[in-house]
Amino acid sequence: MLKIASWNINSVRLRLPIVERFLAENDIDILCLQEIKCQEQQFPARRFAEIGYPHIAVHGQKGYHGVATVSRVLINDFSRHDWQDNGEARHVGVEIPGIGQGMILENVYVPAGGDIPDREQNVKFGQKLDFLERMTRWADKVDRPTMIVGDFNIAPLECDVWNHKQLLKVVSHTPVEVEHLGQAQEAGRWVDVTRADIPQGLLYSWWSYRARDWDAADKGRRLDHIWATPDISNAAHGSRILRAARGWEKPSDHAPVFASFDL
DNA sequence: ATGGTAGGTCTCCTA
Repeated sequence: MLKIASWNINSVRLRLPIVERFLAENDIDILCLQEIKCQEQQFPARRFAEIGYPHIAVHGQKGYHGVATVSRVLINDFSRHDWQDNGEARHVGVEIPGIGQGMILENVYVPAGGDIPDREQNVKFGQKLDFLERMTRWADKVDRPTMIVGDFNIAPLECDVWNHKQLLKVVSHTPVEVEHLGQAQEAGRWVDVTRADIPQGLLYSWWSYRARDWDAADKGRRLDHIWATPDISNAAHGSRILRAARGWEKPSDHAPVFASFDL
């Protein structure tokens, strides 16, 4: 069995204590982190090795963004795509050679896209859509067993947001973004593993820091996802979002999402 | 309608 997790950590160096807590309490084999906010040489690789995660692939940059995959089982650095074509570190792919006939695990941090959902008025929104279009063209050629996880910065379903109608013009839930993400999903033939497990009911992975009381207000969105090609998703079970981690000391604004695979 | 918080960095950008 393989237990995979994804977590937008909002500075891995600041939040090492809660990362260690999450790994220790949840028996995670591979953790995909987004928003590590450091360069590769600043990544706390020694500490991860000490706690049993010696296999690491980092795509970092100074100050912003950045992704890393840390693992108990052997992984091979496989790819780094720049689907925004602007040098930002938002993807790292690894091969898991021993499992699932050489499965690929893609760790993706889709751009947030700014505040105005219009590419004429907001360059960042256009870059977000461009990122998804390039990802779709790449996905169309994927011909291996693949898992793709990360902070996709889009809540695709009505039950992935606290108020569907109120968020239709809010970046992360606009129809054009949902459509773009759906095309990428279709091109890669990926199954939403979390929603396959939990098809009904409101489900969130992110709550803004700006809310006075995130837990009571509960104005969340499901921005973090675990998808897999059918050959792998058939072996998935127990996908959950660890809401409690949003309430830990010095939390990230995202909660981790995970799933188990009998591979 | 508005502003609210957080992190990294070097003065404000990104989320």
